[in-house]
Amino acid sequence: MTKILYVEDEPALGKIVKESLQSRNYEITMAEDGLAGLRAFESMQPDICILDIMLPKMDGYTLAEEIRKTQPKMPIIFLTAKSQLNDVLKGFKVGGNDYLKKPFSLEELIIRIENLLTLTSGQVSNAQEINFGKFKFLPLRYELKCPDNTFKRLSHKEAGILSLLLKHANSTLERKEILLKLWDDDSYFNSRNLDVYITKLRDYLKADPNVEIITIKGIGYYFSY
Amino acid sequence: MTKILYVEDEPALGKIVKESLQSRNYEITMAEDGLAGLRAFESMQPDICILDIMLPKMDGYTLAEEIRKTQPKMPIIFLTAKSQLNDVLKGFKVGGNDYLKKPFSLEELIIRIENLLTLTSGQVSNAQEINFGKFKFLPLRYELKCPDNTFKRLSHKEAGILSLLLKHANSTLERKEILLKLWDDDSYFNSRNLDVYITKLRDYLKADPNVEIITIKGIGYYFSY
DNA sequence: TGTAAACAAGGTTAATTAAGGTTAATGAGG
DNA sequence: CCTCATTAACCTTAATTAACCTTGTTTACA
Repeated sequence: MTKILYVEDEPALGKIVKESLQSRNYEITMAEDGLAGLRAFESMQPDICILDIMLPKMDGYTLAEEIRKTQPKMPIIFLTAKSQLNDVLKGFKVGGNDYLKKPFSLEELIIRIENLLTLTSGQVSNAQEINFGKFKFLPLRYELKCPDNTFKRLSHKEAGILSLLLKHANSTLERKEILLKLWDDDSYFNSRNLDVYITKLRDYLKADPNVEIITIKGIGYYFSY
Repeated sequence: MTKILYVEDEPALGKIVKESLQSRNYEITMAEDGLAGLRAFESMQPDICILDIMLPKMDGYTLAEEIRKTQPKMPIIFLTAKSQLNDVLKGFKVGGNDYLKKPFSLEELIIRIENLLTLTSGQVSNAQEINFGKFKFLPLRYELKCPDNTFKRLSHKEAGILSLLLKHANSTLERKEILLKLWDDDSYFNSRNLDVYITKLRDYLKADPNVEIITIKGIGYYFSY
């Protein structure tokens, strides 16, 4: 899924835009000032940034410069209420790829996001059922069909983690990605939780020894079957 | 098509909300101050009004009174900043109203629009009959036809919840949405009620084991058949 | 350079907290 | 007094936190 960092200090507008983008299957993280934006950028690794120009603590241009220090090719869309030519020019000088005047149209914003993204990211699996090893997983029903043909009902979190593992089957899935996707937060305060769920899933999956959740210490998990 | 009058003086927010509502097939007319809002109301005959409280020339409160002089039952949703909410509630408790704090969620707004419209038209659902599993639901008659061909008369709330579940069949229905639609309020004080109705519905529906209301803790329900 | 503390990351199990389920009692309105 | 909506009391289960254990990785020093 495409990850978007959106830095906006107007809560009313921000909430609506965030939600509209989410409903189009973007994964969106918000920050309300420049410094928070920079911190969010460092922890989330977005695919694209949408930055308001006038922001508390650090303006959008400066934020863009900071971002470009570590990710020189990061696509950035600037939003501004000021529609003066100077601002536009300054925005492109920093290397911003696009520029949108407020009030802007949501369709315009989405078109610009799509245009800027060179990544053709993988589709979200809305599959009815997924077979793996001797198991079958029904994501919409939160059910796991075991080798002995019994059904195990998974909780919301269990199903979410299993879905992620399956999406990244036979490749590595970062711990951080799971935490961000299921808890919106990858801080350690929030995190032993995940280990508990991994233990549970390993327990559910032990009926087929070829299905394994392999720990890659410091990185995440490798799901193999 | 449902006609909405939306009076909002914040252009950035206004444009986004207008567009989002249009994309959901509402016909929407905007005005940027109270007087323009009143003129628009007189010429367009909307089905519902969404009014910001703080408006130039005439505030939303006064505008609502003017509107009610000619259309006493016109459904009105007020948008207010949090700080003003108490004052507004104090003097104005006429039926057919709703309040939304800024920043608000677009989903919440849409739920409230639909809620107010169905309240004024008194309908649970406009379909004649809905088949699911071994059951048939007659929303207009509040009747459930069971696998054994007996009829069970449902109460208003029971029928409302079943309608919602059916509308979201085989996908998740948020608890919050049910509470907002049927109780106008998603606070916990108001809520064990819903659990009681879910228990009742599960009891009515137990005759077909393929029909299931699956709990997704912290989120809502998944209605599967 | 080998080995052992020290540390960091994760595993496991159990306890706690919070969300929801169930059943019965109460209340409000015809 | 009916019926439906709401509240209350108590029970069950999911999510989280805590405590303690295991294993891999550094680092320090002989």
